[in-house]
Amino acid sequence: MSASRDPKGDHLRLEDQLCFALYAASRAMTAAYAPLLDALELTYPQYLVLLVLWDHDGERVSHIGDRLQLDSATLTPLLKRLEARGLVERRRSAEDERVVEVFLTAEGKRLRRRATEIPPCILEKSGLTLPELIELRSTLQDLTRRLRGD
Amino acid sequence: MSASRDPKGDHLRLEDQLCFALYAASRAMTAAYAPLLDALELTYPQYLVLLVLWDHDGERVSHIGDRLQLDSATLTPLLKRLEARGLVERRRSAEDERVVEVFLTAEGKRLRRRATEIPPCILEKSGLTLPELIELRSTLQDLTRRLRGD
DNA sequence: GGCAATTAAATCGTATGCGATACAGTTGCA
DNA sequence: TGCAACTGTATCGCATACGATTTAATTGCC
Repeated sequence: MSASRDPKGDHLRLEDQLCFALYAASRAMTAAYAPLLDALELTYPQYLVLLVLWDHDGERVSHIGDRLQLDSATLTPLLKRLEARGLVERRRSAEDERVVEVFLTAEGKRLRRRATEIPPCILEKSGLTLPELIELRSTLQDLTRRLRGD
Repeated sequence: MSASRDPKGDHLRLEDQLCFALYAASRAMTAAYAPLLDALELTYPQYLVLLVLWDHDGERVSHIGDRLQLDSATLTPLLKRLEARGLVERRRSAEDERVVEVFLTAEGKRLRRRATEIPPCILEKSGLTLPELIELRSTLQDLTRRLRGD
């Protein structure tokens, strides 16, 4: 933020922006996952949905949306693609016909084992130590909470 | 990363993922910018392109792409929208007909003044002190470099 | 000089994101 | 009990992202 590199002093330099650092890091991270996820024929958001379901199967669309902060406009087509791939099944709830519950198929469950290779690969690519990763993650989680308005 | 919350010990919990913390923070940041950028009728990537041009006018498409790490498939339509809005002008270079140089219009230049309101607003929304912001930004820039392969 | 290799944008296809709206199903309350 | 308000998904429209291909222009090298 030195004035020498920000002559107008109004902080509009690209390199000064936290937003851009975040945006660039997020896309670089997605790019780092790409070759690993290609092997599983998954996109990055599809992998996130599977992380939710591997943690607890049979969640409703709205719950997946709460976890990932994505709404149905994004999730419905994504889930349909996962269903077309035979990894999940979408079923209308019997108690409440408005609700769609998402279940892993046998193949969706099997995929979890292959995914366990991914986190160590990424840790290595990131060049972070585990404590550094944990601190950065925590800082980002705090920031996210505050940006959303506590 | 406590084992008690990761029973299988394979680090596939959503909350453990640095990637998700980054992805969520990046989207929360974009959402925080949205109301400010709406007033300027800009999208977030359009704003990033203008940051590049406000820093140095008349850059070629490939140079904007280097700065933002975006390729022509993303930039060409985005720049055409900015041109349709009357904020930039795209001109084929005289020396090299393959090159397209992007220039701010008078209105594109004028918009800069209104944009100076944005960084302080975001700093406040983020709840970070300036030193905290600088450190986080630096950590993210390092991470991005390493993920891209040094 | 002439052509193969390279380069810069543009284009195409697919997959997100997200605001706005639609719509079926459920609930709460007069 | 009837229906207005609310909920949970789905749909639509628009703007990114990005891998792959195309096209036009330039360069390097025999």
